Amino acid sequence: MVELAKNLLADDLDELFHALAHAARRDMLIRLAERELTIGELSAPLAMSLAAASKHVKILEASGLVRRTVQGRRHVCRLQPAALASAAAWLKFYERHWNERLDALEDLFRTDPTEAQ
Amino acid sequence: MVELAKNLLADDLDELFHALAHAARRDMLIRLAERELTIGELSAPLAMSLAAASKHVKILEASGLVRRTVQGRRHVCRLQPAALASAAAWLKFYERHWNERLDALEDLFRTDPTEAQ
DNA sequence: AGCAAGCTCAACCATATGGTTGAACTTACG
DNA sequence: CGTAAGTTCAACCATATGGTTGAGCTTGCT
Repeated sequence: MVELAKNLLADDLDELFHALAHAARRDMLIRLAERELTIGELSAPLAMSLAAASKHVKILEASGLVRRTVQGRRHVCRLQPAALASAAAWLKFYERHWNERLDALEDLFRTDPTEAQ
Repeated sequence: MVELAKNLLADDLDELFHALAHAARRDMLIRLAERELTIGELSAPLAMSLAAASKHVKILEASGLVRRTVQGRRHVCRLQPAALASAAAWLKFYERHWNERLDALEDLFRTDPTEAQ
């Protein structure tokens, strides 16, 4: 997991987190967790045009979170959990680090309150 | 944890993930895991002006990831791990969901390959 | 008092983002 | 064959983002 986190290029993480930083795209991801969906199905519940939704899908694709297969005139999208795992790995790695830091601070506070500030 | 993920407003998540979607800001967070740092210290290793770095810190603050305390003319920043936990919670919640989905697909594939595609 | 340090603020700029609309292309179907 | 369905593409627009520079404000030091 640490390896995973370290091997991620900054640009990849930029794209990943940016892909997650929009409610419409997160909504798509959540629904894609249930089943594969076409562009039209993905766009339907969203308050925007199909073209706009299509752009969001393209961003998800670029980030690696979603993959598309063209079936006739329909573009079927499915989740790519591996990419998501990369973002989770980054967070988990540093989250652990931060928690250790927190624990250390708490220890310090317990033993010698004057040094905690 | 589920509660945590559900209680997050979309706007908050937008801000959180957006804050994480820039290498300079992630670098700041990583270094803030070690110790508190001033704006100047945060900006020093980055290839940008102090003013630019200051803007990044402001974005981190707005997302809740960092908190600042003014000590004289120095602005000291420290990590706010709770906010980070929110992002992690969101990812973890859906990651689990996605993994279950993956497992289900694998099962399907094992028992009846024709239905898996 | 006077000056340097540490930041913020405002103005500005280029490019990215997120949306729209209308035209075009490919595929399915009667 | 003709037409509707499902998408993309291109042009356009407003606003956001990420950077710069220069001025200005506090605070600390001598």
